[in-house]
Amino acid sequence: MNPAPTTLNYVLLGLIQLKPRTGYELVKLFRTTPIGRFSGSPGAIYPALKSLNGTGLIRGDVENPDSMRPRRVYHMTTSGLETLRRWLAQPVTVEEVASDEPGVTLRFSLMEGVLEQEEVAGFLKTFARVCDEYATSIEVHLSDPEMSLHGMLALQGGIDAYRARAQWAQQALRRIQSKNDGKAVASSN
Amino acid sequence: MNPAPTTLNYVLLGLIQLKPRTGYELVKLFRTTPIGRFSGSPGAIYPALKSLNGTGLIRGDVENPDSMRPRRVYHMTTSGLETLRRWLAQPVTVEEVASDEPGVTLRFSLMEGVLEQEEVAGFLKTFARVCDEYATSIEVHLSDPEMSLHGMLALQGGIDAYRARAQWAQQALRRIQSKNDGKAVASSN
DNA sequence: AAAGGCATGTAAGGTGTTACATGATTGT
DNA sequence: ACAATCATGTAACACCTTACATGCCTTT
Repeated sequence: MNPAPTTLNYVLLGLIQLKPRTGYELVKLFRTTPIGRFSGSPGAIYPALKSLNGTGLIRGDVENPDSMRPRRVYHMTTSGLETLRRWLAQPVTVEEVASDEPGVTLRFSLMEGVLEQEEVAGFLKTFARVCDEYATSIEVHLSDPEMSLHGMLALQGGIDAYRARAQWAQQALRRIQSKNDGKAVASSN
Repeated sequence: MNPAPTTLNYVLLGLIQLKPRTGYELVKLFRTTPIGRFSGSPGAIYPALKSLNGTGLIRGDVENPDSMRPRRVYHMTTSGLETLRRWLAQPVTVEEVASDEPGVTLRFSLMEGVLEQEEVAGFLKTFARVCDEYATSIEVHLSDPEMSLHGMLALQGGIDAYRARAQWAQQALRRIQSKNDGKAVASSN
């Protein structure tokens, strides 16, 4: 019933939610845009689409059925949207931030239009807090006598990066809120 | 003759180069220190050590051969050091920075005491340049009309992160050079 | 007419993860 | 005595990557 909860499956779900797409469009997207940082080769994408289609999370409609070359356009389904929502709405954990760093950004990128503004705000707040927490938790290793100079420098870079990510999250939060305020004002006129 | 050129194999080589270690010590290291961000589970480490030992890149000496519990301490070998050197001395490429980001930091962390200062300096300079180049190359996507607000924010965060990494590399370069200057002065006295 | 992009897939292979299994040693 | 940690491994599984295969359509 459920496909493997891999990042790739969720990303495909998120991209198809934005608009219906074909496998090739997705392959090209991974190859030509920054989302390609999160992997995605033809050999992985096509089987994944098949599996998502088989479990009903997306629906592939064949365009030009009479043509020699079937162009399968995948649409989002209700259960697919639900599955995507569940993934996106998962609370950010320290473990996720510590190990699967790119996944968090990915979730943020794909939650627009799927989660409520409040959920997005909560996500960013938690993300910022967890990044700071994690940065603090690894800071103790700076005083580890075993640590080499290079180790120190690399660690300091890592800590700074986590702090920067927390800052980013807070700035993103402000941007999103100011956008929504603008909308609210506009619609109240 | 050669084991698989996986990141894990090189990290193990690098850690064993710092000092001889047992499998369990390595497992613990991955579990308790920030280097664990680069993965490393017992199920992967022990087979990897076996393979590195089999190909002669490390040598495992059994401590207390009479004991019931053999404690295998792995030492670096000449060919292992050569292999490690080759990996560390590889020039930083855009591809590496773009996709395998953690690997670059890893290489920096492990090159202390293995590469010459000039090689390290070259590494950091190239790293800084490549980070800036890559940041610039993805900047063009900011004007992509397809891009959503969340996509924009995530992308901007990514660009800033790469710029920050370039800054870090330049600062690390200064730190290392000042340390070496100090040494040179001290030794010339 | 040839080249390159469009479009979809399959097959083999390798690598890491999870989970399990075993027993020794040390501390309380 | 009991628990936790030390210490080393194996087996199943799942996922991705690379490479290959096929053929249409459009542009030069």
